[in-house]
Amino acid sequence: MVAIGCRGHEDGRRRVGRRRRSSRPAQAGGDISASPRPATLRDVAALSGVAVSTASRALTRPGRVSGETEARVRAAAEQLGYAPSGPARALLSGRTGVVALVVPDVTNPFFFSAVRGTQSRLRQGRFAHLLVDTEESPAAEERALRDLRGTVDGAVLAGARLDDERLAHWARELPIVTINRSQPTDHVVVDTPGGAVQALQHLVSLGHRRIGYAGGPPTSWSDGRRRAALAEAAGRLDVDLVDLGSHVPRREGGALVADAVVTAGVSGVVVFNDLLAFGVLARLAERGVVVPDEVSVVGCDDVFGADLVRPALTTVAVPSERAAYLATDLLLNRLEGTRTTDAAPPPPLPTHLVVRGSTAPAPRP
Amino acid sequence: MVAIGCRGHEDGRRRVGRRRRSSRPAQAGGDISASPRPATLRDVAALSGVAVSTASRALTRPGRVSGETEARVRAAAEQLGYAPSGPARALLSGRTGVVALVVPDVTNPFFFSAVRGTQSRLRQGRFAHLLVDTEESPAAEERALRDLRGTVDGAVLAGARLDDERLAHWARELPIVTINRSQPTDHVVVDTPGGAVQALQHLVSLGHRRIGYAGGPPTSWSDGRRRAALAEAAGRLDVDLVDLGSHVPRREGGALVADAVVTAGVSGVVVFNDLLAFGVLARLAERGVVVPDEVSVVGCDDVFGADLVRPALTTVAVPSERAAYLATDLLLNRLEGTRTTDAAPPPPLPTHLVVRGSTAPAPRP
DNA sequence: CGACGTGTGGCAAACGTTTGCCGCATGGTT
DNA sequence: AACCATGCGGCAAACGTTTGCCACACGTCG
Repeated sequence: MVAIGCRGHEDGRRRVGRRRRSSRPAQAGGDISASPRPATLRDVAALSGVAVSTASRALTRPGRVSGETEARVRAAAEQLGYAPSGPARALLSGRTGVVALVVPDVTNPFFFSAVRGTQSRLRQGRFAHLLVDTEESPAAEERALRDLRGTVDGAVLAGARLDDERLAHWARELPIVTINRSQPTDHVVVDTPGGAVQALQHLVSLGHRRIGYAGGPPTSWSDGRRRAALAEAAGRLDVDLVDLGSHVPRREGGALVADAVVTAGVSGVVVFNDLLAFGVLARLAERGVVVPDEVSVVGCDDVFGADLVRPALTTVAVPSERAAYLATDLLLNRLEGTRTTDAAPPPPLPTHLVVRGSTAPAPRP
Repeated sequence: MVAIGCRGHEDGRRRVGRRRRSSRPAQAGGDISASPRPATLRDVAALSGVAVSTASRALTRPGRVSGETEARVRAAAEQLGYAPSGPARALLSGRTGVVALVVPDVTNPFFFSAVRGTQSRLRQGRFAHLLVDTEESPAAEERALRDLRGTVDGAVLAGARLDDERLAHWARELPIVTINRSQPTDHVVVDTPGGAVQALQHLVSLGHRRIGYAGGPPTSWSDGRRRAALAEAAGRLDVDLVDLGSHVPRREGGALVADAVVTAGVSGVVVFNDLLAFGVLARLAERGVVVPDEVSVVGCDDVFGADLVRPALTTVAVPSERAAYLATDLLLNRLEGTRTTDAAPPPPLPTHLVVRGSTAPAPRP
């Protein structure tokens, strides 16, 4: 059979390429649930006896068509189970109604909060939520960003692992808001350095004079800032701050930290991450070191589980869900033109120390 | 100014509607990073001196064009930072390359595993991952499904809250795979009833004769199946099984359960959910009831934190990440035509009891 | 030397929606 | 009665890509 010259079912236009999946419009009455092909606006228009453009307006421009027509079109749409095609809309408008959340590791409970915060703001804005895990790899992050552009209206980057230059580049390609990363783009930062200093002060007030800091990945922007703030505070408070190295922020990494704690002979330790801190607690218990009697441990993030572990973890509570919410809010405002890029960045979100059972007065030497 | 009759910049086609965002193609040389408009295939074609169709083929049909042309087009694409438009592709092909994961509550750590499993399979298939939270509401679930159709190639439903009839309806509208729900569609089920029975046997072997079951939401399919399995096993093992009611599967719900445990005078309890079990543990401790000496508690799911809490929770380990992986695998195979809908369903995934510190021999009365 | 196959590139339709412009009809105003 | 404003609906282009068909230019074989 030849495609050329064969007539369409109603408009007589020639069709090339893949044949229509079905040349009949979705059946008008009866069981619509078995319709193999989703109804299009054309079907709706045909059923209600108006032009496609009118059908479109009836559904999206309240008041633009007469009440009677609108009712007829709506009824037809309802009957056919019509839902507009996202891609078609996106193609024309350039907006997909989708926002991506890019995280380095979906496994980390910290990023669960990011998921929640983003999700809750996106729901309000009727946006859909694309989730991308870059597995801590800057290359994967960049690939994701490339593919995302055009598929997505904007992206929230939590814990971006890209270097500044590449990040700036992509921020020019699509709307980006970062969390915990100050950049030539919009961002929300959480004052974890302030929290770390609070943790240090807490330990000092308990009589600790020799305190360790167990850091996270070198690519983490927050880690660098915390190190600096801690060093400054340690100088001011006149205590010894011992660098316990960089660690993979997972429970497995904690064993190494625990051993370093013992070796370095510190009586208290501030740990990059609750996850890491859980590992520290487990390993110290294994080695027979009693927390908090012999060593005090402070975590960071106050993730799910911090109050479950025994002793319950003293930790810097980070409003991460709120941060993600705000970041998404910023992004959406920018997408809707409510906010311009050069508006003042929001102030850092405050953190606070939650004192639980893993810290206590320093042991008498 | 009039649009009609005004000539386009190169093809002489009339243009109506929104003016082109910029009539020049993205600049050929120099700083491409500042390009305000993403490069299209037309730009690539123009730069390499071929037709759009040829450019398309050069990039997607290896061997269809001469090697020399392909190289030229690839170079141009590279130079312009070209990335194909997802929506445009989707519109024509009917495939978006996106799969949705629909969960009732992103807050629940159990669903985090679903996120991970889905994510890891989707990555292999080069699919993107849309995350939808229905907040335990069947209505929201249905709305999501409606909007999803056309925007998404298929959906994985973990813990669907829709009734059978509606679910069957939507399964006809778009490819759906469910987790823990046997349906006239593809599905992966986890043998939690078997696990619950294991838990019961464990308690019985420890000497417990009066055992409670604290259930989850009535809309949960798994909950119903577990109840049945437990009732049967209790009869067979000749022990008293006490129904402790239906509960919201969160920590907050645990207080109620704990009180019911005390009131009902059971010495052991099987709880719908680890989350709920955490709440039970906390409340029992608050009331001065010692676990496991006075009451034994078994959870379900083995979520993050089950080994952190004290006493560590004895629980039914559920391979939820694997279940999500398999469900996604089923879906992708179906999308790629590797699998037909009427193929045999995979067998239930086995569960096993992880015995930790929250269970012990029944107290002597 | 002509017929034919093969390799390569172009034309233009099609996917489903939105929207600028135009035309028609109706009702109100001078 | 002629004119104008307004309301409503239709036409058709446009978004960016893919792809069936065709056209052209070779080279080879009879």
